[in-house]
Amino acid sequence: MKPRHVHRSEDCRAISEILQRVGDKWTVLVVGMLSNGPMRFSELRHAVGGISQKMLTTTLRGLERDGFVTRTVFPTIPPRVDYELTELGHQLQEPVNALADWARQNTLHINAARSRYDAASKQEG
Amino acid sequence: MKPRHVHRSEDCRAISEILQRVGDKWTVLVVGMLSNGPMRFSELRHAVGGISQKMLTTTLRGLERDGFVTRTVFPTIPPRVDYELTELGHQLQEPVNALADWARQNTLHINAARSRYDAASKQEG
DNA sequence: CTGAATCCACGCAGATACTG
DNA sequence: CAGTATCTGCGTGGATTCAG
Repeated sequence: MKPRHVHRSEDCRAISEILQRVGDKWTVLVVGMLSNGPMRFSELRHAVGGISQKMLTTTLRGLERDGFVTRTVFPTIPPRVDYELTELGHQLQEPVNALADWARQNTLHINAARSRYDAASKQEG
Repeated sequence: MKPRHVHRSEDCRAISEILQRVGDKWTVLVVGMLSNGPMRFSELRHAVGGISQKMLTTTLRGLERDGFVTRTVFPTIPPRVDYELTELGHQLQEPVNALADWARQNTLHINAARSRYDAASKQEG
């Protein structure tokens, strides 16, 4: 088995950084929802499901700060705010989807490995 | 701009799960180091750099549990333990590297967006 | 409707000391 | 050398309340 890649320390740090960025609890879910087009706050909240208003706000602010989404305020009463993926946000989805495909294909393997490990641990423990 | 993908809720949950799995502080760094071949504990600790012995142990246990690495104990004195990526562990690197490439190519964009956002925020107060 | 502000529980992660 | 055990600080995320 030959190595697929050469890895340098700095590169791995960069990987770790971006993975931690998108690896929080809600980011990819929100981005996934927005990938089909702009949505307003409450609509997004309902679509994601299970997310608190605070975390949705926090997540959206972070995405906006990094240039992944745009925030558009309509000064009506009641107020309305639309969120939309930027081009950068859309591009992010490509590698994320690759990881998603891999995850789907290997969920069974991983779960099996976990069961084996846990069973072995219990036996020893 | 047409949608690149169709996203369903269940899929996004799976993505979120795997991203959180590899999105912790040390996992990708350890996996990156191991991608060039098996390494022993202390060697790995030094190669990663900055990781505590506790976190390295924890990270390796998690990777072993999920079937990404194997742990081999040599009952010598002093003891020696080798860690090696499994085939599953190697396969994981492919989509992770895709994300890494994307990260490298877009770090400047992201940092620029952040600077803009922070400057605008400060201005508003 | 879309937030901001506050309080709080929990788990991650580091530091330190000890063991086989 | 390769861990385990314990204590502790801190960030994340949830619930609740208040505001424009």
